[in-house]
Amino acid sequence: MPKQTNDLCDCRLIHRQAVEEARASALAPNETVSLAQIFKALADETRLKILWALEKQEMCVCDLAAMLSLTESAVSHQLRLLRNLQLVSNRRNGVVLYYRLTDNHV
Amino acid sequence: MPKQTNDLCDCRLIHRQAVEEARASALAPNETVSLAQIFKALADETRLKILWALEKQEMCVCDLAAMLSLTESAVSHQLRLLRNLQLVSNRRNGVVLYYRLTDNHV
DNA sequence: TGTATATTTGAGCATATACTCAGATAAGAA
DNA sequence: TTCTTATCTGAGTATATGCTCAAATATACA
Repeated sequence: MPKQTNDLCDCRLIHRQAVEEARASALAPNETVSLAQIFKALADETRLKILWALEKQEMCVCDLAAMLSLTESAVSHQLRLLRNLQLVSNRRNGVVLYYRLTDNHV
Repeated sequence: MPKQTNDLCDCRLIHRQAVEEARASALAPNETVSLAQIFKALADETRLKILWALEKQEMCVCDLAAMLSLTESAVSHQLRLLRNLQLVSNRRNGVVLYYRLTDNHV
């Protein structure tokens, strides 16, 4: 296999056309970022358990904490992350906040 | 709302039944782990780009490195992770290893 | 054999992340 | 208002992770 270099990069390159094709059909940068962001949200056991539970019924923070055997602070931090990604929403009833899935899911 | 404690945990509990229902329908621990593991594999931009490219055609390590403007070492580390999860497989042709998706995907 | 090339591997490092802790808000009741 | 409860927030910390670098393998070929 001959060693090649070209304008694509300064490293080794064996199949130039394959690289060009792959680059041409690659995801747009912002698409890659937002896809990875969604998967990151699902890539944690605590958040998976929260989402799984909320798919069945809405729950408040302290119930989620009880269910998961975690502090309410820990749960609140994770809920904020999920809220920022608009994966969950909440409604307030007095001092209690009830969380639920926003909608469209896997 | 009355403060309650019970055998479920030592923390606050508002809706005991909701917690029990959520626990009853929770994912099994090993299911949670393996689900999170899959999402972790997809939760990185480099790995997403690799998988996206391999969905179109098989590619060797140095071509992937060229496509991503990364070192071959960095790509190899990521490919090992994907290989361990059996998301990708490879075939050897001389010194060159061609990687491809194993199969069944999103 | 010995040399060259493609890839892998382990160690080290810098950043990201999931939790704890202490204190701050927000809403209702006294 | 003051007190209580449910939740949030920021700082700190320990672990996880993605990359680089240097060296080790693996295969082909002279």
